[in-house]
Amino acid sequence: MSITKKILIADDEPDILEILSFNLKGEGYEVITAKNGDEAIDKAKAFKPDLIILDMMMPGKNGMEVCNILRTQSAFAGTLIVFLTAINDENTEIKSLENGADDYLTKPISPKVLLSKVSSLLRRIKTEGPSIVTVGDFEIDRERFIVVFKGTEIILARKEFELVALLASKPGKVFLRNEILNRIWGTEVIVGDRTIDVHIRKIRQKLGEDCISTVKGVGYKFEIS
Amino acid sequence: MSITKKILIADDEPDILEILSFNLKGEGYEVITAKNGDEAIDKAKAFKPDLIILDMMMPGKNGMEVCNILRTQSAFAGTLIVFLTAINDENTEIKSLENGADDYLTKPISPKVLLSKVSSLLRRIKTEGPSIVTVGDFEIDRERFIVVFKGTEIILARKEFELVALLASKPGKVFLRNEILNRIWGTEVIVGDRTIDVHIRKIRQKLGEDCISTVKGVGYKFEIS
DNA sequence: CATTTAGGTAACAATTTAATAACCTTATAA
DNA sequence: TTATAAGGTTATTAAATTGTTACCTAAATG
Repeated sequence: MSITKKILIADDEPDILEILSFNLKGEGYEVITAKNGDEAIDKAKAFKPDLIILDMMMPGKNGMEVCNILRTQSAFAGTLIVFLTAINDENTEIKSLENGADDYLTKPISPKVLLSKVSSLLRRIKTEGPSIVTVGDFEIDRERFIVVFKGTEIILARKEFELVALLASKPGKVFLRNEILNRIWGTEVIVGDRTIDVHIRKIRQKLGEDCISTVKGVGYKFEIS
Repeated sequence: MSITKKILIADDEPDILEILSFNLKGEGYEVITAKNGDEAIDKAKAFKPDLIILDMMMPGKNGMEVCNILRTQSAFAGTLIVFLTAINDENTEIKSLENGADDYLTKPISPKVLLSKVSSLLRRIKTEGPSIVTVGDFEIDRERFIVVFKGTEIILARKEFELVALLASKPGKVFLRNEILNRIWGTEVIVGDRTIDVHIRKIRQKLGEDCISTVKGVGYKFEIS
């Protein structure tokens, strides 16, 4: 998923498209518009929006049909779909929600309320940060707590892993000894002079000699030569 | 997350509590009720509901205050919060959504619409993964509450199953001990140091030694080697 | 009402991790 | 070149963490 959230709006009234588009862009969203149901489906497939706002009544396929078609495709299982329509009817609303819509908004709606709704809906969808860092032939997986070297899992103890993860978080950057102490041991605990070295040694034993290089008088860096 | 979805309703009108409770229970939800804001907070902490329906005007803390308090606690970051109120005011609605509410419903509301809304909201969070997870020769069926190993059904107690289901929801991911405690026992109950270990041991006895691996100093993960 | 089961705890054993002391090696500046 | 400071190595020990068993209580079961 990209950093800025993508929103697709489908409505046959150009005025609506323009006013919504203007407001949503003002909030930093990337906005795509469609003038009818078929165009909505095409653009949804092409742009993989995070949220789709559908007018119910459109030429060609109506909103409900678009929703049904998209919901049958697993690519859109996680996509938020919201109806925005002038039909203020309880049964239509229930049917929409049963068909997989995430919200049902009735026109007229103030831009402010719409923006709140949109932000509230998008807040829920997950933005997974990469938990895996790759450096050379190494993969450091913070989620699984393992390091993979050329496809082979390497088991590290906790402090060792934290140390590798820290150094690998910025490959090539030299981490001062003090910096390492602060970030891994914290400012409270005080450990002896040789503690870092011993850990570095264990890591080198497990990962190979050439993964961490010493910068004498300064610190260590993770680097593949 | 538990198997059946838990819903907490907070309202000072007993009639509302009863009618909503009746309807939601009829759909298979587990319903907890609270008569005021403070009770809502207590019960939220104790029962970890998946969804909270808050009346805006209540004696003691009002709905907005309850929402704000819960949203400051990370344990409730993933909890859905919905306002149900007679105040049909645009600014209040915007403020609610900005304060972290997931929806804003106005009274009067028909039970049918409410049920659709609830189901639509919960649909999003229940899709944390498929209800059947397959890991190696294991099949964990969260809906039917059973684990199948090479075609043979294995009987687990509830806590054991919840633990397996949690770990298997992301095979390979290391779950911190704290994370496990929070998600299975909740933040209120305090259990001893060895409780998790004992459950893990029982699971290992039933599923085989190699299904859950220990990451010392960190947690456990479900993984087939 | 007896029996079983789930879930938790205490006590102790086993294991792993991490720190340190003591000593060794290497690079570098005087 | 040699003194010196920085880092490397190893074994040992202490501390932290987890595993295991036996046992207790409350709730479910029949």
